[in-house]
Amino acid sequence: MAYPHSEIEARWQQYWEQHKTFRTPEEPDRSRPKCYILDMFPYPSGQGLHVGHPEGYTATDIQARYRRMKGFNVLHPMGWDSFGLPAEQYAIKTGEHPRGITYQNIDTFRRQLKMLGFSYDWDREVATTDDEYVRWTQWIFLQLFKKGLAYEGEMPVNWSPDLCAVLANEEVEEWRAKGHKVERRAMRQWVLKITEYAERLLADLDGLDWPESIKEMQRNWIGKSEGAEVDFAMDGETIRVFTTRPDTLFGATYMVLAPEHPLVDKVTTPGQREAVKAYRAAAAAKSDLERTELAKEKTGVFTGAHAVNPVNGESIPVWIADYVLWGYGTGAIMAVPAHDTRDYEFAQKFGLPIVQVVRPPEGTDWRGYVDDGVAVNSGEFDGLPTAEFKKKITAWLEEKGVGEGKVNYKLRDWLFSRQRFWGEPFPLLHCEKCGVVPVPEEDLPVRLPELTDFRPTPDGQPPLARATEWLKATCPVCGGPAFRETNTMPQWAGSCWYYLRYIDPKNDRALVDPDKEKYWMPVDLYVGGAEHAVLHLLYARFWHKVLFDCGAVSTPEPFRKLVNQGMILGEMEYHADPAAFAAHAAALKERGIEGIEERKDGDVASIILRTRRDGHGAGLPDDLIEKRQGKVFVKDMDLEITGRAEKMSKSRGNVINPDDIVKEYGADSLRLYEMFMGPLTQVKPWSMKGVEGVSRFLSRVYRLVVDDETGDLSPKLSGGEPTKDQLRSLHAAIRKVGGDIERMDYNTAISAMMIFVNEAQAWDALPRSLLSTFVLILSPFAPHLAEELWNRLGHPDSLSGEAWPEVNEEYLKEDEIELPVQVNGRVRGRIRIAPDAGEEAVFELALACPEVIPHLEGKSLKKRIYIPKRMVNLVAAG
RNA sequence: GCCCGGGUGGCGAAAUGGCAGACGCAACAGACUUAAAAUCUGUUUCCCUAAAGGGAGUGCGGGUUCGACUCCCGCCCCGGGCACCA
Repeated sequence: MAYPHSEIEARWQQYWEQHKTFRTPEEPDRSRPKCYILDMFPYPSGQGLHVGHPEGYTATDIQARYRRMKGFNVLHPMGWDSFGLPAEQYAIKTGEHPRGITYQNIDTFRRQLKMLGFSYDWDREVATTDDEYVRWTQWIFLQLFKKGLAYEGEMPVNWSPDLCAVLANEEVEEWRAKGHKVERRAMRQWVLKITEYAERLLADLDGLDWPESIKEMQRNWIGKSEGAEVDFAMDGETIRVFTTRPDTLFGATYMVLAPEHPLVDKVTTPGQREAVKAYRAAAAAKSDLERTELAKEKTGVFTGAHAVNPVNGESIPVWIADYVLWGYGTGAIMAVPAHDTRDYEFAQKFGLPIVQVVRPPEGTDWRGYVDDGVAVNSGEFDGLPTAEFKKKITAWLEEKGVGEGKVNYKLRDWLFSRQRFWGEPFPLLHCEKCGVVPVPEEDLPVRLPELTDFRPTPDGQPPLARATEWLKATCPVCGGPAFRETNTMPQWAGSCWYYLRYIDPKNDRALVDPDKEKYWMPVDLYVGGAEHAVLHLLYARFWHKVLFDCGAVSTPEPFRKLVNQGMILGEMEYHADPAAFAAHAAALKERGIEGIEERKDGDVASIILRTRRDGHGAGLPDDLIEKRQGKVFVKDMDLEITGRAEKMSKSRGNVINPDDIVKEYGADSLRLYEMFMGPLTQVKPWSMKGVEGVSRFLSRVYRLVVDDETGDLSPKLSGGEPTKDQLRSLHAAIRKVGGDIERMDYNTAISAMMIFVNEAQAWDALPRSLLSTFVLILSPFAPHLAEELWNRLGHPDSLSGEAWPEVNEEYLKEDEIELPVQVNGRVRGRIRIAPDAGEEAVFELALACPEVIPHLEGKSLKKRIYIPKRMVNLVAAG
């Protein structure tokens, strides 16, 4: 029978709240080591918590509770990334201020998180929408502004007419996928110069304990490439190009300008004017996405102009083509079709000459060869390997004054303004006389106005333009009339620095007290989804470095160790081939199995098999599945099926609600199940049966202490001393669980506890001290049950102040161990021996082993291997 | 196309180069029960065999090693990211 989890969990949650058990003192004992354990804070959506949230949050909670028991001062806070588009859309629809729904949603999230028993210090809770928080977000922006890292410009932006909002390049896909329209439009925008930090953002990745894949994604995003800029002369004009392969200059047979390149107008010859004009118009109409989507087929137009290759004086044609991007490098390239895939395709299509200048290794075609080799057809440079040639030619270019070495980054400046209401207002004023003037720091925060209509104005101005009174201000410089900035900041702003505010959330003189900052930073463990691999983590690192340069923080990087939890998928679904399904329709119906067609890319990919039990649809239960010859079939049928799990989604109907799980099995079961499913970082399917499994385990733990029938203490409990076997089991568990927590291998830690409980069930007498210690190692995982049992075992206070149990190696020593004996790598027999027995003694016993002897018969012993405490291998031949 | 992950029983998974499949789920059998649920005990990678026992086996093909899920080389498949960045 299940233990009374609801009652137990309510009791201890109330206890923790009343006693502020997990409060981190303002002035912690500085002689202890610190540990800052952080979750990526959630956007409090109206949907409430989903099962993905508790995964990461439980992982950090275990870590926080464990570190406290190990004597660390732990900072483990939670808050809300509460600006966001859904609340704004709700406001537009209802005319209500988004504040209301936002704080309502926060209350729901807070209630749900408290229900899961996380050991957050709730006194440090922050929300990015709080006025006091906005104040410091704006303050940081002012520092950026004063450092010249924020500038204003007419920028082509991604405008979504149905969202009435500007999206960052990175966000376009997400919203398109949700069915919104996105088009390009030029608008006045605020931009942050993240490019100025590109090199540091790249270099400092090396020292971080992050998943290699995430670091690699950031490196690719920053996209550093080293090469040279080269000037090509063209009667009166100069076209500058960027290339990473200056060693292929002799192979440049034409040039390409981006359609937007300003020189296009100047150089186009009258005969080509019409064609060029038409091509540019067509290119302008395409979005970035369309340009790349249609990338398979190269397009372009000859301008009629020619330029001179500086290395050999040859005259080469100048084309325009949209495969050259105006936003990268100089917006112009020299084309070396022999050694660049794109140029090669283009040259083939338009019949342009292809000249080899790199000799590839033997047996490789030089056409389209893009890797390093040896120079040919390159005049005096012939015979040079690529790397050396690059250095020489760069020096040559610099000497002649026609080029120079150059580093380029793919990273673009960060488009920082949105035409929305529900975001931080920019602390900026527009003064007719003085231009853009920052709001004085003592006047922060600039609060949002009260409106009832949150739509953009009919002439396309942001919603803040509707606040006619709010707009009016006085210029702090000249005292003349000024107008407030009507753009707001993107959602990223608040999440760029929240980890700093937790350290000192109530400070009204600084965003964080420098002394406290120095103590707690950097974040020791940061856990969240991989979807923030690039954007949030890059933006936060950028702001942190700016703050570091301002002297506001003491570390160059904010997050020392990063872990991404893997996504939790829906329950496993079984699929069958549609034709086979149809052929077995009758027999399936008999078994209560029905099929749902699944379409992928317009084709029928498969049929999902479902049963209809208890009135609602469910997956195929395991008792209807059977394996034959390594394949999976529906039981007693000739229908082959395959299992697959998919993302949880409303449309698929496979969403699991944490509230339901807590109600039925309890928070401890949910926590424990999510940690037991598999490695934290891995993608894994949900299984309701798995939840029941861990729930049964917790019930068994409960029954070790409490008699199920009476509710009294179990009669097996004793005040006596534990036996040797009991101590060995316990200490093996302590060692395994502690080590696994350090490595965040929670699934195997839980399995170690299960092994202990399986053994403990067989014991007739259970010393209280033994179970008390076990409860301590269980407590980071299932804190409510642990507190309850700790209390029932006779400890009046919460276990949260207890130390993590020490492993006593003495108890783990075995008198005798079993050793497998292999002959030629196959286990043939087993011997029992003292663990510290000498090699000779081991071999003697092994050779005498009755199961081993027949396998050695008639053979000569070539080699004997003994791996202490592991195994014996006897190598025989003949 | 490029860059990361990953591929082990019916399912989730475990294994410093040293007994592959711990632990859990499901399934099967048994105990308890009037019965069911719950609980407890046992079996459960596949193939051959009545059994004792034997053989095969960690996506595929090679290699290194006394010994490979683990290391090396070459492929295949799945998931994610990037994608005309010169």
